[in-house]
This record gives sequence, structure tokens and C-alpha cells, in this order.
Amino acid sequence: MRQVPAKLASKLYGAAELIAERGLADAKVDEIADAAGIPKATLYYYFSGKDEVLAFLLADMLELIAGEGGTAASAPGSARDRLESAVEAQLAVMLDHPAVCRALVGDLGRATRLPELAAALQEAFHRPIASLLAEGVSDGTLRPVEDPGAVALSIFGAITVTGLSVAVEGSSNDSATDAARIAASICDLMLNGLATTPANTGLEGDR
Amino acid sequence: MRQVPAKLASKLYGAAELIAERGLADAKVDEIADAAGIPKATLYYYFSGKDEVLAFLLADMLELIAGEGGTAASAPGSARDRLESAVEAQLAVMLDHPAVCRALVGDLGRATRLPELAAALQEAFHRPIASLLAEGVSDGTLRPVEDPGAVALSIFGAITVTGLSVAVEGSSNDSATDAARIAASICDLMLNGLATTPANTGLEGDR
DNA sequence: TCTATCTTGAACTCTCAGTACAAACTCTGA
DNA sequence: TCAGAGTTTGTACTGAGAGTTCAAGATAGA
Repeated sequence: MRQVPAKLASKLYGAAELIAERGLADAKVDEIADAAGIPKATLYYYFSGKDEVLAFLLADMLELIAGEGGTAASAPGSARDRLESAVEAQLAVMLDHPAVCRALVGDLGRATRLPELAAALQEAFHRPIASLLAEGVSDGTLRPVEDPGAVALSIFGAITVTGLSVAVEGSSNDSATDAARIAASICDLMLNGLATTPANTGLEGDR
Repeated sequence: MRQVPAKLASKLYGAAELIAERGLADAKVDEIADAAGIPKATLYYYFSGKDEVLAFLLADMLELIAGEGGTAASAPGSARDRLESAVEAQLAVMLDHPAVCRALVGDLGRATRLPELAAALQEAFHRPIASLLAEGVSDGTLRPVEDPGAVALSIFGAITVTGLSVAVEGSSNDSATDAARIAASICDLMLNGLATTPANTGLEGDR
């Protein structure tokens, strides 16, 4: 895949909607090219096929998510507060790119079969959460858990599925507010839990 | 799609691994037929194409999940306990059918573009959780939340992403134990939360 | 200007999903 | 045992569309 010029990249986003709508398999290359407003020959000059077009779009968004999430995660403040910011930041990027998100969920398989994309996914979502959990234990704002990997995965799942669902369903017109609302709901759940009876949060002592 | 005989259905599971590995798009119909050990003509006698083969496999598994989850959800006991059982039951079925799960995640797009499958997905995963949350509020074993829909979605996301991840990575040889362990981890998180400072759930207790 | 890289239209090849169909086989019921 | 319906399969075919090729313009840097 050649270095993609910015102008071309922005045009490609015009095809994301089409891919999201119909799925990569049912979107003909000619249609993708039409939707992006570029000739098919140009498309093949830069990409080896439609798989690579999707991969490019996804990589672009994941980079954004990793960036925003990373910024939030490394800000000053307690790990717990940063976790909340990171969740919100990730959701905000997703809701800003609903078409790409929908394309992602639709062709997740292709995405995870491309090793560098799978790595980017990991990097964008999972890594920052996992490290914030560990930091939270260190600074005492989060309690330690039995299986941190599974917990990070659960949070990751909650964010992505919720975000994707909103992207698919279509959110209101103010995506930033939506992101904040959903993030608050997820964080409330993850931090405070649902139990009414005091179960077993070992919160008395501390680290 | 004709009524699929049980013998044929069981053979089709032999193709799930192939579909999971390569994705539906890259799995040729001839290969799918070979993997299942049936002639292509027979395949087309029962299905209109490979999409329908995948749809059949998924529908089969989702029905199983809905069944097990539903049974757990309607057992006697507090809503909170039943929630834990339902989570574990859903995970158990997923870990019992790793190839189908991987195929599902790989071609989720196709799946959600088939309306009856999307409905089955909803029915299998989301519905039982959402109603258990509501029941938990009624019977007092779970606290009410701001946005029950988002919370149900989050739990749904935690279960599926964790389950799918294990299905993709490959679990140990005892899938039932794995399911129990992961379910415990998810439920601990969802019920008790991660916060050390008492926000909402704050009494203390022990384990 | 000269040269390298980019851009594009158009015609091409080739793989494969899906179709067609007839022969054989199985089962049921009379 | 036969007739008919439904099922199973081999084989050959068709058509769509992904990806290729190429040569002629456009553009831009030296």
C-alpha cells in the first residue's frame, strides 16, 4: 500500500457509508470508487484491493482512538478519574465516525485477520484500559481483582459494544453529549456495580 | 431454505472451522462443501448460498444460547443469582462452540444484515439480561440505574467480547470450568464494581 | 525543457458463486 | 412389486465482478 495522500484519504471516507451499509462483500469496487469520487484505476494504484481500502479506513480511526485515549490516560489525576476520561474519549471518537464503526463491526473478521489491524485494535482500546486498571490499584483508587485481564476485556467489551450499537442505531445529533452520557453510565456500572447488598469489595484496608 | 435434516446439520459444523479460519468471503463454496463432506449440489439443494449456510449455523447456536440463558433466567432464586447463572450459561454455550463463535465475530456484518438473525441475537443475549436487571430492581437484589438499556448493553458487551476473545484465543480443554471462571470475574465486576471509595454501594463486608 | 511520478479510461482475464439438469437412489404407500 | 415423490449427486455451464494491464495525458520538480 503506497503512502496515501491526504486528499485521497478524505475522499475515501465518502465510501465508508457505502461499505457500512452493504458490507464489503456486497459493495462492488466500482461502486466504492464512485462513492469516493475517484476512478477505479486510481484506487488500484494505491491499494491492492477493497480489503486494503477498508483496512486503511479502520487504521485511520483506530489511530485516532489510540491517540485520544492515550492522551486522556496520561493526563494528571487519579487513575480512576483518568479511566473515566479515557472511556469517554474512546466513545467520542467512535460516535464521531459512525460509518467507519459500522464498517468495522460488519467486517470485523477481515479486520482481525489482518495482523497489524488486530494489533492496532489492541493498542487503541485494550492496552490503555489494562494499564489504567493496574495504575488504579497502585494509587489506591481502584480495588485489585482476581483476573485483571478478564476485567480489562470486559470493560473493553462494554465500551465497544455500546459504542458500536449507538453507531449502528444512529445517535442524536450531538455526539459529544451522547458520548459523555454513555461513558457516565458505563463508568457508574464499572465503578459502583449493581449489587444492593454489600458483597465483597474488600475496601477497608488499602494498598 | 428447506428443512435441514439433523445429519446434514451435524456435518455442517465441520465447515464452521474453515469459515472461522478464513472468513466467509475467502472460503469457496466447494471448500465448504468438502469440509462438511457433502457435494456442492446437495448444499445448494438446501441452501441458497454460503450466506445461508452461515446463517443456519449461527441460528442454531443462538437458539441454544437463548435456551440455556432463558432456563437460567427463569429458575427460582433472586434475580441477582439468576443473572449470574444466565451469564455463565451464555458463556458456556459460546465456549462449547468456539468455531461458530469465531465465524460469528468474523462475519457479524452479514449476520446483522439478516434481520431474523439480528433478532435472534437480541433474543439470545440481550433480552434475558435486560429483564433480569428489571426484576432485580423489583426484588431488591439489584440497584436501579439511570439508563437500564445502556447497562444491559454493557453487560452484553462484556460477556460477548470476553467469550469471543476466549473462543478466538483458544481456551483450555475444560470449557465448562473456563466459563465458570470468566463468568465469576464478570459478575464480580458488574455487581461489586471497582471503586475503593464508597460511592453508592458503600457498606463493607467480606468475602 | 526534461524526467519522474501521478492520474485516468478502457479493455481485458480469470476465478468462482450460483444454475441447470438428468441420472440414480430411497422411501412410502397401495 | 410397482409407481410416484422427494432426495442426492456428478457434471457442465453461465455470468458477475475482482483485479490487471497499458498507454496516453497531467503535473510538478530539476
